[in-house]
Amino acid sequence: MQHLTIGEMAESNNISKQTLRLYDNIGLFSPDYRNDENGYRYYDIKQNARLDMIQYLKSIGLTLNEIKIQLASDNLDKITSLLEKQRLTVDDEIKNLKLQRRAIDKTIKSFELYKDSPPDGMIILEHLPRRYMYRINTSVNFYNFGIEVYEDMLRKLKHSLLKSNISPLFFCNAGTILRKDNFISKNFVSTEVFVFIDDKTLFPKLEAVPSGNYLCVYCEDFEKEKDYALELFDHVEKRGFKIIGDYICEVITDLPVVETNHRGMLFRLQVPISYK
Amino acid sequence: MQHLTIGEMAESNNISKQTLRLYDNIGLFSPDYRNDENGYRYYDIKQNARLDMIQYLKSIGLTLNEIKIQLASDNLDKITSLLEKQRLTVDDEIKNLKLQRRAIDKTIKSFELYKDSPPDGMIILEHLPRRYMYRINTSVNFYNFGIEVYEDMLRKLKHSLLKSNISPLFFCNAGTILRKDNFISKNFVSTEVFVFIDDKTLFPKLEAVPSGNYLCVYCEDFEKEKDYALELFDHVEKRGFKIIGDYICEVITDLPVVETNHRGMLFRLQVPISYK
DNA sequence: ATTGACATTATAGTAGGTATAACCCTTATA
DNA sequence: TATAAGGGTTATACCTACTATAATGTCAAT
Repeated sequence: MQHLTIGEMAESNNISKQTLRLYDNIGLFSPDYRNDENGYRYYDIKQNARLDMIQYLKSIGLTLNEIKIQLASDNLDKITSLLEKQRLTVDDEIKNLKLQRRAIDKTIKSFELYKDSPPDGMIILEHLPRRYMYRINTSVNFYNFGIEVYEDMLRKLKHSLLKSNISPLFFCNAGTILRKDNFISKNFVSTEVFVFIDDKTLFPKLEAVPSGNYLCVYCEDFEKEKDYALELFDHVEKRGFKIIGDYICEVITDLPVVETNHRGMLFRLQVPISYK
Repeated sequence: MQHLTIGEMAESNNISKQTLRLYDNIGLFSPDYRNDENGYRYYDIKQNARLDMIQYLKSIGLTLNEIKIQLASDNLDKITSLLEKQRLTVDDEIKNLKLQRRAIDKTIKSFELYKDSPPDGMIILEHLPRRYMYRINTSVNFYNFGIEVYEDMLRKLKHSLLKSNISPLFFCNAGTILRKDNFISKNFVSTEVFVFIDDKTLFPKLEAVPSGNYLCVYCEDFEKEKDYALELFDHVEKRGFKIIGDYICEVITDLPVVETNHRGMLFRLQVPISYK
């Protein structure tokens, strides 16, 4: 019966000696034989079977403790139900990582847009794709207040996302709505905040925002929003366009600068139009 | 200017007070103002912007340290390249989780097969799907040796998988090949071990094992493999079948039992046949 | 004055290791 | 014979991102 030292065992299983000692200490995987004089660990080559199993269960995502318990019980049904639980966990993680992936893409695009965005205040026409929004009503008209109230509304939105089990990742693409009628009558009353969610299938009960031509103006200052919105309105009038939907103030990027702790924002103010 | 206590700040951002204190201690996010007498932290509502950003970058997968560095530099290009790096990381993680998911399924199925497998030694005909294998040649004929040499071959296979950058998850479905000619002449010489990989697209250079009818026998004892293989051969002769490919000894499950540290295996011995 | 809800600090625990120091043992080489 | 290399041992600290606990201080209202 040939015995392996800890170094040999480690080498042949692609594991570190420290890790093998750790496994020994926590009672997960102990050497077959231990020399009483020098305390050396000696492993039996047949122990590889168990170590393989440990490494396998570990790479499947089980914790060392779970593995220890399972291997101690040696009950196939228990292991199976644990694996089934783990399958759900893994599915969840995959779903979450896909959202992460999506959010990263979106952020990179936002930064590009930030760098290349038209000059602050320039009115342009853009064709925007169909989007979906998750919206809440705060029953406070933020146009009557300053940024504090706006922040407060965002906190409420954040809470609401959490409660609706929507990933906070979407919080990076928020905004406010001024309903069409109010916009047309220059009645700045808006109590609604939202986040854009790019895939309807992710969550039910999302509202669609139609694709189409939007008259847009980019704005870097929270305080200037109302003025720019009015300019947007004037432009619509001058060109003889027709407003066919709600006015939206969308947050494109939101880079907080270190020293001042304020939002370093880029908004895209937008209103859908037709050529009459 | 209204100030928020740590409790209010925590509550409105869905974060614990301890975490906010931690962020303060590591210099990631400190309160706007601190009362000198009682040491209370007071946050400005505008600081939400930075906290949002921190939470966002965190949920995108960045570490607190990375976030701290990025927010301190406030350089858009740096953040972008970090995000691009993170995107690759996330893609990797997704890929890995999908493999995990697959392996879990496979293991659950193996356990089912283990419970429902035909009695040890019974010869049956199965139609097996096309499979792919990653194979190495060890230049040792394991039929001449015992389980120690077999274990050693498996270690080599494990190393090889690692070197070829193939997930060790596949290690759970390993086996040995006895080439057709050797099997037919009852010449038990096999130096090859392999793992089955169920998707060819995952790795290039995989060999296909054709689908078809396989004469199979399940076996729970490593020592009995050769005898069962001979029985398989006799059966082929008796029925007048024709052997049309290599004989494979596939490991279905490999449950190491606690006390004895040996492999508790289920093999499926299989040889592809035609009805002449 | 006391109560209850706040706040503070320091310390330790979590998982799954890695890294380090200080030490022992054996063998080969100068 | 000294010593260096290469194994082995232990204990401890470090890592991340928190959470939990204890011991203590503060605030507002009854």
